[in-house]
Amino acid sequence: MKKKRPTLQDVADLVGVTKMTVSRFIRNPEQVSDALRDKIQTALDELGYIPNRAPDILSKSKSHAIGVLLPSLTNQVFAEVIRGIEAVLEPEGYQTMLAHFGYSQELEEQRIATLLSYNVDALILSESQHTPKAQKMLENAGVPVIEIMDSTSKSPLHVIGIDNCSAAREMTQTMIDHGHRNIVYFAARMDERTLQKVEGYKQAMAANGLTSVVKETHSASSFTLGAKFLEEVLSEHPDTDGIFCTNDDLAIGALYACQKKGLQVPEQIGIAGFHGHDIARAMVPLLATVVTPREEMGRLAAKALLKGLQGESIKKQVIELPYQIECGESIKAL
Amino acid sequence: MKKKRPTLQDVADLVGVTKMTVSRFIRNPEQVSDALRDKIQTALDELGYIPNRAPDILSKSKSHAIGVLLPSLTNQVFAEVIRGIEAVLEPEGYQTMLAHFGYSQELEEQRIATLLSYNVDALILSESQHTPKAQKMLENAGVPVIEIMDSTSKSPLHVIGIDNCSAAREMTQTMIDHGHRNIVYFAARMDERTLQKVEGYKQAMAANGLTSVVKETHSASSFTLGAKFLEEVLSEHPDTDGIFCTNDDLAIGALYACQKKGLQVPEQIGIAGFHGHDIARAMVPLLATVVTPREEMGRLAAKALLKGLQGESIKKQVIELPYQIECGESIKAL
DNA sequence: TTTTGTATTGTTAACGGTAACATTACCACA
DNA sequence: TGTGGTAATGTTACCGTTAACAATACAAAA
Repeated sequence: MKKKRPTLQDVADLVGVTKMTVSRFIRNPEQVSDALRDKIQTALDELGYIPNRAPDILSKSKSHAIGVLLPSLTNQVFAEVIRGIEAVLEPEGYQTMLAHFGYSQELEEQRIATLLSYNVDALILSESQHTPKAQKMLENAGVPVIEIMDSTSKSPLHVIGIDNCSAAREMTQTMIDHGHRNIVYFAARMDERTLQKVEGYKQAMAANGLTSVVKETHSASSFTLGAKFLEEVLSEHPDTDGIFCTNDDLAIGALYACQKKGLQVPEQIGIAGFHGHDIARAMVPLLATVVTPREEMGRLAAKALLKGLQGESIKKQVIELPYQIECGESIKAL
Repeated sequence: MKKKRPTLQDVADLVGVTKMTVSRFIRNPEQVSDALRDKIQTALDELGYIPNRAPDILSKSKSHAIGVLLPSLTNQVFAEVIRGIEAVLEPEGYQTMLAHFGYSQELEEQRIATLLSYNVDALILSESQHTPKAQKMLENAGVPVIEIMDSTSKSPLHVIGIDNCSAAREMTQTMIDHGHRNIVYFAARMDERTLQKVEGYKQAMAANGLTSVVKETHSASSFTLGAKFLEEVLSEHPDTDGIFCTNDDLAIGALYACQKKGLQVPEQIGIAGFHGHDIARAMVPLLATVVTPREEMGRLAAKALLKGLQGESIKKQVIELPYQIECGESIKAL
């Protein structure tokens, strides 16, 4: 019953030629005589031939697939990065193979091995820290690799990202400029980029002689976590008049919690997020946020890889993309 | 310079055995003598050997990868489906290959061909309509295929989904029960499932002697589209006192637009969404919505495929999952 | 010592395309 | 009639791993 799928040989047998002729017809019909063309096409249709990349991958070690390794697939932040990557790769005929590692280095190592075992032609990573084994694999794989998200990464790879620390510092300073004083930072995941944002926040607070307070958890950020943090902060630090969140989800969750409690935003408490998702820029009040060029980041990374695939060797290079501080309505007016 | 990656042969040469011995060591170290084990491991580490699945895929036509075909990757709805699928497949050692086709049948055909050309072991689809060529490929591929999202699909495949029509009908009826009368439907994309929801909405309106009004577009839904639709509806149908949206994004966008205009929700206008995203269930006011079991759907689909992969033939079967009408605060209290 | 068994390693072939080279057929032209 | 050229098709080998089978070595049993 499990009729296995037809091969070129099956098609060739049906027509009465060798599979080489069928192969030629598929890739370049001109090379085949008029008499055969129709017959071969008919046979292909009749058998429902499906191309098979495995032999080509085996003999040329080229899969025409690009591996993309992200911490999380469900996080909106990365959705936009993916969109950017695909916008560039797809027209070039490359398939994107997505994998995620849930912010764990060990899982990342496994995922790198998996993607490479499928002979991806190139890799896009989103962390600078890898296990030694992962590093060795990346070196040995002989494929272009690029890292995204963090322009301050110490990675030896070609890097495209933003300066999270300075972005957080600027946003914090903006909140301070707007009159907020007791600003608390809401963190989650505690990955490298979050730590950098915390650092930027602390720098700005210290520079203004203010005291830093960081709420943190290793679990994922969510609307409900933002709400939970807000409740806690209000009882632990009743004089809090500002919240800066490591991403928009937390900020929006916190904002809703304020609305439920009848707290005025921004009058009583200012709230800012990070990344500038659609919703942040549509909601009422407009959320103050750091708009990051996520799609652009993906697009540039993909373009760089394409160059690498066309032979140009990818030189170690750091491209820092600009972010944008959006004041919104959720922090006080100047 | 482009040192290509080490093969089993390279490792074997280094140790002074045949690649077969190395292959055995990798898959089952017990089969190799004590004396060799260390040597082989050392050689593997030294060369940074990366397994290569291509030969295996070629000879066994098994890639240990599952293809998942979705209309859109960035849509939150599918993010949860993916999470469910991976939650089941990953522990079993299967890699998920995601592809999206932007709601186009032609693109879907291409994506099916691509995924099959990589020898995916099974496929999860999310549409019931395919091009004839795509259908033929699916038949010939000889891999388990399952369809998700729509339990009323006429597809000949094994189907796991919900009844969109009845869900929309129920939600509309709920809004009517709560006192809303001039309810307008906000649609987007106009794919099969949206059409079914529109149908359900119309049924409920008709059953109550009310007039249906549908705002529609072929473009993607978004917060801004919801806001735009609301503006238009208010001028075209000033007596509108209810909005039912094909998904939460539109609903939230419409709700924000109401807040901006100072319209009272739900007193002056009731708003309901579809799918029950996190944010809908955290926001103020709580959004009335149809909560759909998206993660569960993915999980069940993956489980069914696993069974199919373990030899049990997948019998054509329709599994209808329950949805849940959540009244929220964005429609009037009873 | 010879036989038998077992543990370990080696050898061969196969998977399905395609590059590279070989062959065939047919026509034009000398 | 034979020669050369070209268009069309055929043949062979290869990519890296592993299943299946073969061979070897060495220890235990006869």
